[in-house]
Parts: sequence; structure tokens; C-alpha cells
Amino acid sequence: MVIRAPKGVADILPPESERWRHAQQTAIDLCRAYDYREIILPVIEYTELFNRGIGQETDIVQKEMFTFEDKGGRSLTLRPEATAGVVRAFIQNHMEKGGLPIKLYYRGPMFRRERPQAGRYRQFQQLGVELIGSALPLADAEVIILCARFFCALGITTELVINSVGDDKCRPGYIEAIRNYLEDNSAELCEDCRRRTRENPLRVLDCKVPGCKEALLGAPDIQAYLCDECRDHFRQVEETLEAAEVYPKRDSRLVRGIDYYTRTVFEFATPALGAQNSLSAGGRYDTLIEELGGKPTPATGFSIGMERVMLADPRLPEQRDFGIYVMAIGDEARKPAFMLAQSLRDKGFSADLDLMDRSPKAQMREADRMGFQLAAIIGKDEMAGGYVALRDMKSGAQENIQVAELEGEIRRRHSAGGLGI
RNA sequence: GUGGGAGUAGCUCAGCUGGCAGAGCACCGGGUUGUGGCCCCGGAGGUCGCGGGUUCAAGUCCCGUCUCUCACCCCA
Repeated sequence: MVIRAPKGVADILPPESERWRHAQQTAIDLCRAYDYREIILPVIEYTELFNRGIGQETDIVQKEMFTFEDKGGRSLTLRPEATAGVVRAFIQNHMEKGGLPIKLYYRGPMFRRERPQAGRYRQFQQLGVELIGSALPLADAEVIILCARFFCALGITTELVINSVGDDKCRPGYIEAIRNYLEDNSAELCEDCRRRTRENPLRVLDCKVPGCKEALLGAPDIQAYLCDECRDHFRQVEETLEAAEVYPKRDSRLVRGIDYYTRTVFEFATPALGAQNSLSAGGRYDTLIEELGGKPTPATGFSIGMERVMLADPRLPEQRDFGIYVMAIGDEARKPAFMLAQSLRDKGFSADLDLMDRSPKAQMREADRMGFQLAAIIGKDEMAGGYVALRDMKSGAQENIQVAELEGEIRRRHSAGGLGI
């Protein structure tokens, strides 16, 4: 048997990889516009970071982490998400000393040991931002707007769902209320939800079992339990979003599967995807930094699942660079052709030539197939005359250009044709 | 962890009640002593996922196993 990639991981080949690059570049350009800077983090962390950061009761920690021991017997884990690592780096490097807020973006692979399916992989790429230090509703709004603009830039239609899960002051009261309600109605709940009633009652709100949905119709609404500060914060977030023409749908049953969220939580979803329809999600985490040993510091952020973005719109462009294919006619032209391609590359053009000893006809077919815009043809006559035949692959028009004038001619055609370099 | 579907050429798939392994696309070459797309001709490419069983004979039937895939759980 040939060796296969491990379960749930994927190779991204050209031209698919070019679509990825486009989407990633779009996100990076937006991050820079909003003044976020890249943080490059390790993919392994000590396991305890995730146990404490994500929450011992979450599915991620309980059953989805790739965990192993190093030689010293210390437990390491492949990161299942990035926020805990960003916060660890923020604390460890005393980043608050440089002045708040700190605005960071990251990208890279995350790892969760789940059964793969459409839009869900064991290694998957996330791109996310963290805005650390600001407690203002404007901060929540900023990251949500940034995320909304990203989907907008790619032409992907999404639905934004938003909620507030309260803070340390008001959430305990709500959890108490929902737990009481669930206990009173436990006869109608599925087995999982009875367990969740004890361990993490908020998660029952997410249950899709029809009986549970019905049983929840009369459940207490978190909106009614928010303290004045949380209610005001939430209202201001919504107002700011609307001012930026981002229109969230409020859903008081939206709870995320990670324990660190406080106040604002949100999710961008798309109907185009199947079961895993969440393209990105995030929220505020005002207590996480303190819980991981830092000074109390408010923060907010989100993460985008790039595989799902790529699935959501397969029409994202896969453009090849402006390129010149150098054709050699006859063996004695091979080396001059090679040197011409080399000199074009040194001048910053994208150039290629035949490395398979093909016939002139086959070289031309290759230039066409690979989508080159120009072909520079060298044969006996051209070598003798010090020129090349420059062919426009689209029109087929061909004219002789002195080698000394080639660079200028290519640039002229490039700017006239509006082709991307 | 649980359930459904599927494994035949690089890709998408056909292959009937068991009887010589196929098509389209893609790839390579030729039709043009130095020129692409359309068209025509030719070529290469397969352990029919793997292992066992039934049979004169298995891609086809039976058993096992692996992988992929979709869904549940959960999440990006």
C-alpha cells in the first residue's frame, strides 16, 4: 500500500493553493488596514494551557486534543485553537508594557481529533484576530466589522448571529435559572442534555434534538438576566454594527463551545455549506488573561475557518501571474532560450521554458495550456538577427523585437493590457 | 465514539442473471523540416482498495478488513 496522509488532513494543490493565497491575502490586507499585526506562534503548547484556557468541561479538551508526552514526561498538545496561545504569549512577553491595546492577527493550522466530514478536518487552517486591552463595545464592533468586511470582500454571503452571555456578575444567576428550568423539565430532555444540565447547562440551548428544542420553548432567556452593564454593552455593540451597515441577528440561544467567553459572542454562518455552516466565530473574553496568570485585561477576537471559506465560494479567482513562455526552436537555441528566461526572471518577470525536450509545437501547446500571455520565440533566424519573435498568445499576433528592447516592449504591453504582474 | 453511502486508468464514472477490463476528460506523440486553441489519427496508463471463501471461471456472489465520504455529537 502506498503511504497516505493521515485521516482528516488534506493536501492543497495548485491551482487550489492559489485560491487560498488570494483569500489569505485579502484577510491580511484587511488586518493591516485595521492596524493588526501578525503574531507567529508555536503549534505545540503545554497541555495545561488548553485545560485551563478552553475549559475542562468542553468537548475540545475532553475528547478532541492531540496530546503526547515529551521525553521529560511533560504533556504537550497540538493547539486546537489559537486564542489560548496568543494570551500565553501576551502574558509571557509582557506585551502590555508596550501599551494597550495590542492588536494581533494569526494564521496557521489547528488540530482537533474529530471524525472528519464536509468542512471539518483534523488539521485545519484558521486566520483570526485578537484585540487585547479594550473593554469598550467599540472593540467588539471593530472585530465583527473586520470579519464582515472580509466575507464581503470575497463576495461570500453570510448571516451574522450575535448574543451576550453576560459576565461574572450576571451569568451565574442565569446559569442557576436555566439549570432549575432544565431540572424541572428533565423528563423531556435527551440523555446528553441531562448530563449537560449538570456540567454545562448553557450548551443545552444549542441542542438540535427536536424534543429538547420543544422543551426549551419556555426556557429563561439570557437577555432578561443580563446586568445593566452587560445589557448596555450589548446594546452599544449592536448600535455600532448597524452604523457600519452590519446587521446582526440576535439569538439568545447562541452559546459557544469554549468556556472563556464573556458578554459578546458571535458567529458568521452560510447556508451554502452543509452541516458545518459556521465560517467564523468569536467573542469577548474578559477573564481569560487573568485566569492564565496575567493582570485582569479585557479582550475580544474571532477566528475564521479557512477551509470553510474556500468551500463557501468555489468561484474565488485562481489567476496566474503575467508570464512569458520562452520557446526554443532547435537544440542550438535551448541555451540562449534558457539564458533569456533567466534574464527576464532577473528583471522581475515571471518566465518559464520547456525542460522536457519538447518539439516546437508541443512547446507552443504548453504555453497555451499553462495560460501564458506572451511567448518569446528563439530559433536560428532570431539568434542570427539578435531579436526574438514576441507572440501575443491571445491574438496570435507576432512581431520581431530586438533583444535590447524586449524588456521595454513587455512592460509596454503589460501596462496597456492591464494584466496583473 | 455512533450511523448511512462509496471504493474499477491521473480525474469523473460505466461494466446486465459470474464468461477476454471499458468510456469521457486529462496526459504524451503525429497530422504542420520553426508555432497553441477546433478537428482527425495514434500511444501510454489498471494488483478492479486489501485478505480469504464459493466456482471450471469472480470487478461481479459470500465473509472479513482498510480507506474515503456524508451525517450525528461537537465545532472553524
